[in-house]
Amino acid sequence: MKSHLKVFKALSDKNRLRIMKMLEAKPMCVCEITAVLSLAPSTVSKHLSLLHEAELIEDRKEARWVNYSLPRKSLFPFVSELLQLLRRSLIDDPEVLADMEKAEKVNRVELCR
Amino acid sequence: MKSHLKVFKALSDKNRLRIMKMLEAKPMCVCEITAVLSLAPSTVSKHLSLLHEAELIEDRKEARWVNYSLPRKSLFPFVSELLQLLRRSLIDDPEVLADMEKAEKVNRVELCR
DNA sequence: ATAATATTTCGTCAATTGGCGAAATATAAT
DNA sequence: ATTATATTTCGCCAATTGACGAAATATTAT
Repeated sequence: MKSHLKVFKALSDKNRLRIMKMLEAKPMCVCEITAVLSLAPSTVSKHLSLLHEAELIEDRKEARWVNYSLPRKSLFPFVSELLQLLRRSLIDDPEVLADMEKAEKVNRVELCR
Repeated sequence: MKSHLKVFKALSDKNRLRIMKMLEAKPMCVCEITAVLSLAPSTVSKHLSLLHEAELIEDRKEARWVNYSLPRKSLFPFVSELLQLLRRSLIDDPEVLADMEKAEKVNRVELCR
């Protein structure tokens, strides 16, 4: 029950939902997500940690960045099925589409200069 | 996006999640749900209206009660798939099981005396 | 018609949440 | 080693949320 609630709570914020859809385009670091959402890095970091606690995303330290991504295979069937449903959802949402385009264009190396 | 958020928000509260699982046992009126959750009627009513706005439950006025129930067929695929997933979830959760037992025993006519 | 009862609405309050910036931490580049 | 950069943690504030009781509403029973 507690873990299910964590998942629903994690998904019940607009910016976190946007992050989830964005990560379908590609794995992203905090600064890239920050650029797309126009939020403070600390805010984005907090959102990511909430999603991570809910097992909805994975993090992987690479070079000087932390790459966040959708988990390849979730341990919990509930999460994994929800992720599948999410992937099939919001595919025509204009805001989500815009985010995904931005996500594809955004480049961490250019961002940090 | 907005409607998806409504759904996740609706499901991200413990008592509302308990209500959703409870309604799998049978359609219930406000006073029955109130009895199971031990909350004020006004609180339960508000929870139900949130779930209803998210299209997660239906209401049907019958005699002097309002019966709340899971929708037989949801209009929105997203909601309907989420309902299916929810039905398959939490089937071993002790709190949910206890609620469902209470739900089956509770009787609106006995409650109001 | 009147009284009883089921539910909803409203106002209030405490707790939680989402946002930020500043400071701390960790890692990579020079 | 020192500097630069990416991320996290912390403390703060405003907005939202979940709870309640009182009052309003609607319906049924007498």
